[in-house]
Amino acid sequence: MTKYAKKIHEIVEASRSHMTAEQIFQELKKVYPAVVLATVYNNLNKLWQEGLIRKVSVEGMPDRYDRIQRHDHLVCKVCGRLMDLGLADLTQELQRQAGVPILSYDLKLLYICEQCRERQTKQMEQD
Amino acid sequence: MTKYAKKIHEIVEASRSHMTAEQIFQELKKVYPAVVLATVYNNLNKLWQEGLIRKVSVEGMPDRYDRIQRHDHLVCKVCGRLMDLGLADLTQELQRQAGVPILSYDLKLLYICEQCRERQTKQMEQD
DNA sequence: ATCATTTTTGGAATGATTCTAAAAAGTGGA
DNA sequence: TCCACTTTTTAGAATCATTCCAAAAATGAT
Repeated sequence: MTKYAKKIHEIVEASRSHMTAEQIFQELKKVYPAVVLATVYNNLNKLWQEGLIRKVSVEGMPDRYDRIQRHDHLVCKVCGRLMDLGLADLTQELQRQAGVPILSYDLKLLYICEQCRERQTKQMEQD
Repeated sequence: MTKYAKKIHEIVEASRSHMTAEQIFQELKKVYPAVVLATVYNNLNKLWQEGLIRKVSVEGMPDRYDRIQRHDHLVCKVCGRLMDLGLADLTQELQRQAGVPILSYDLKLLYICEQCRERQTKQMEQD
């Protein structure tokens, strides 16, 4: 693994904030100021294909990268805010139901976060 | 609901193929040849916000739109192929575990489809 | 060292989606 | 029916994440 791949892997693995490629790039530049965004994309793709990191896509926002450890996500349908959620591991059960070998699964719960809920309430009062 | 919104809703609701905005646009043009792509995006977003259609994002491909009826997806990690999957409804259980009101959830099982599996096997034999 | 392979670089290109301002269509009274 | 107002559509430019490209640099094995 090259130094860039290694450091990028570390950054993603250590972060709990679902970083975008751009954010990872900013972080990487603190260690390797000369690095270029394309390198970040190259390595993120490589790491992802190798199964060393996860990619999380929420509609309308740039892809986010996440540590590999199994966990689920809570996504606000209004603002897109993303939170970790440690639900029970369903792999066995899903495997059984699906009937094909599952590599992993991706579970997103949609809700409306408090801020957005408040904002919506205010909105309605106004109308 | 405008005629465009109505027809777009119908197209998405009737299709089982997870259409992209572009594909929906092509389909809509058969009925309204003068319509424009921006209108499709406008209406898809509106329908989505109103909760009348689903949006499915698979990394690296344009967003796809789907009927609202609850079902899950099987996604090939290699080629991105998307299939419907009718697993048990987990809403109640997830709601309980998450502890916040859930609007819906989005479950994608990752696997490698037969074609890609074959191709990979061939690839390995070659090396 | 030398050749082959992989990675990085810089910058252009792509492609999905959004934005903008103007035109058109629809709506609900007076 | 006509007016004023709101919503939707249009055309095309703009944005922005991501990929592609070809050249340069780094790495690795012999």
